[in-house]
Amino acid sequence: MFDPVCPSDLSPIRVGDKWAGMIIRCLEHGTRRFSELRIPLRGITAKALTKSLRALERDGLIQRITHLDRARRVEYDLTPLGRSMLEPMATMCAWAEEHWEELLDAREASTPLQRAR
Amino acid sequence: MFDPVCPSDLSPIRVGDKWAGMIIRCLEHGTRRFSELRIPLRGITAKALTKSLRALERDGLIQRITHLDRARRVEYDLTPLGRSMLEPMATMCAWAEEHWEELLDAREASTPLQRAR
DNA sequence: CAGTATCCTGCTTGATACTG
DNA sequence: CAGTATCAAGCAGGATACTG
Repeated sequence: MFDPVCPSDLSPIRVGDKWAGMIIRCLEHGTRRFSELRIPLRGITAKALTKSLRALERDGLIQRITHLDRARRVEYDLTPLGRSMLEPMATMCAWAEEHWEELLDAREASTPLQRAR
Repeated sequence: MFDPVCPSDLSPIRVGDKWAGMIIRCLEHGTRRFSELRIPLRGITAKALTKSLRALERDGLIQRITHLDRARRVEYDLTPLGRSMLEPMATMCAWAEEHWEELLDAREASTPLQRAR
């Protein structure tokens, strides 16, 4: 999941910051713990994950649930609002998949002038 | 258009960089010249506009057309690929409009902890 | 007109170490 | 386990001045 080889950041469409879109997808099928999220988001630092989660929480897209076990446990879940984003996100993903080749071709054909933003 | 009072950047969904989404919308109804684009995108510097346009061009979303008149003239237009983005973009905008209030409420209700990312 | 060039500030991201 | 603290590097964006 989210392999660095797969350049999904080629898509010009973004949700929130660098990680937000991926986090939402990770929560699609149920709550996940902080450390569980770090696995699919390979290489994310605790700091970056915390920051992204806080922003999503602030925007009402995810919910933070603290369990008061002896071993500390914190879970994250999509709110109804966050869940409502899945549909538009799917639309965007469908577009990206459909035009994947064209995007790649455009990059390859681009001149150094364009590449050197 | 794109009044700073209207906080459209509240939406967590982004297309490209800060200006890309707005540029695409500006080209929705036909080609525009460099200086024409600067008007609705109030306050954008030439540098920022150039950078964003180059990136969009590199991704095959817009096309740059140079006219060799005596007065220099450059026009920008959406490519078919760029035009194909209008539909998913409309989907996203619809979502943002629909959940506008919820997003605002979430921000208001957010704790300082979340706000201080 | 349609950009470049230069300088500058601040945000984002990462690496690393530490903590209740 | 779920973070926080600190440092450092890089990039984005703006202000301003200049150019073919």
